[in-house]
Amino acid sequence: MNMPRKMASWHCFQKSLVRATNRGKSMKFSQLFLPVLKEDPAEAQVVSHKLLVRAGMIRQVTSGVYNWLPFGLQVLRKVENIVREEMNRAGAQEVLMPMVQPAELWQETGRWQKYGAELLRFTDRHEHESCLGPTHEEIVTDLFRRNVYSYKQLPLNVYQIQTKFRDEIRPRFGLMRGREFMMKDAYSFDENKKSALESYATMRDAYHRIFKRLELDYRMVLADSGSIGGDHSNEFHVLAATGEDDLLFDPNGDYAVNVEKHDAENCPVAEDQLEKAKGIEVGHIFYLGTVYTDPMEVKIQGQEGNLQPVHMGCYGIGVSRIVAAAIEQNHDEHGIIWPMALAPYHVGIIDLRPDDEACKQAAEKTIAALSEKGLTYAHDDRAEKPGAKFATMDLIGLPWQCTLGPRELADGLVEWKNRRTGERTKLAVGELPAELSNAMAVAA
RNA sequence: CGGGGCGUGGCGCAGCCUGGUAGCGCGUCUGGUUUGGGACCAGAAGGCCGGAGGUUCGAAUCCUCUCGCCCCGACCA
Repeated sequence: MNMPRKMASWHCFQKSLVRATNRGKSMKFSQLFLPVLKEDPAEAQVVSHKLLVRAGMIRQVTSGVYNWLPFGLQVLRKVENIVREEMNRAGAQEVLMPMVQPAELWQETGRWQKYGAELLRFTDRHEHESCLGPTHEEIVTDLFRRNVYSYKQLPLNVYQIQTKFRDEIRPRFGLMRGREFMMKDAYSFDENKKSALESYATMRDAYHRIFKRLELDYRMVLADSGSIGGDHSNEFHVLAATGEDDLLFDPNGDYAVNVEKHDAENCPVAEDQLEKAKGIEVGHIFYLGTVYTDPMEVKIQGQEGNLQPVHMGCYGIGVSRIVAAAIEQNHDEHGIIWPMALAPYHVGIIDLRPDDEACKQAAEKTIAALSEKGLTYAHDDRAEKPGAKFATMDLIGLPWQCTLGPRELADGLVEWKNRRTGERTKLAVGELPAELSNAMAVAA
């Protein structure tokens, strides 16, 4: 190499920078911790649980508690990022609150008594009682009252994406009802009800954007407020046969309701016009009013210098549950079919003969073409039989597959397959299907 | 918590009724032959049968207790 020394090291630095940037975005199967299973795990009942385990995304540690493996974590992060972007766009600010919470705050609201056995309590070495956070109204309200004093600082909306723990009576269905799970929880603070309902509407709109971006078939329904309290709430459900909730909705209008909340007497739509569907609850938003701020004696100063109550709203999204719900809604007999927005990688490169020179070159060209478009890929470079590679790629559900093999490469062609439609096309090496080429532009 | 089921190499299972010292398929490792929809041959590794106690000459198998997991019900993102 006749490059000046400085140049050479700069060149190397750039290369390593690129490698570092791409780390986690693209991967070789031969190096990936992706333990796939041919058979369904005995303990799994629902399809999302079976496929999450078979596709090497999660492994159970104990009842309702899971390890996230690299492939699964990629998807979880995709969901998180979409949620995060839309929360930020809606003006909410990200914080991170603790999992361990002192009993005193829960005693202030009376929930230390009311919450029941689902609240996992424990005592530390100082005989001090604590719990693992199943939700954060107490913590966030305490944070607020210690730091916000004036109407001028409102409205305020903070959120976090964090691990929650609820000691469920019966965890089940894998990620659907775990004890430990990932949740996005947001909390809004306003100086009056009118403003609080505007904050509520802002969050509601953000939720619609989130579920659209996640490419999921969902419904927003009227809901019961449950134990959280408050008098106004909507749930967001992903439609799926395995859903635990029954929904009623007007296919020609906006009206939709959880049957728990349904009241035939006051329903604005004729009973026979309503359609039924099963839903998986993945989001729930509440107007809380002052149910937490009153007992915790939260007051702010208004324009006249008077002390006035604070109106809250809280807004949850079951981030890890969305991963399961997405699979319930997007799979076939061969495995998962990821929407582009959630796919751990956009393209799976099925390299039938990684030892073959033509395949090597084709893989390089394909990778270059994908990188140029900002698409990520997983490269199956294992020395497996073709059938095993096809089956694995179908199972893990990357939206596009590109098969490189000596047969087609003799004519300079590779085969592209759309995982969802099964449609196959033969294209020149390095050429991408138009649909895929456009995908990134559409997403952006 | 009430009702039901199940714990046997990494995964899926058989063996248990009728005690005699653990087997099958997949996966893994070595070598070779293969290579377009889960290959073949030849070798090999890997299990105190969830745990404790008991019965017995002898327990995966019978008895008691215990722990864990799954399913059905009341609760929830």
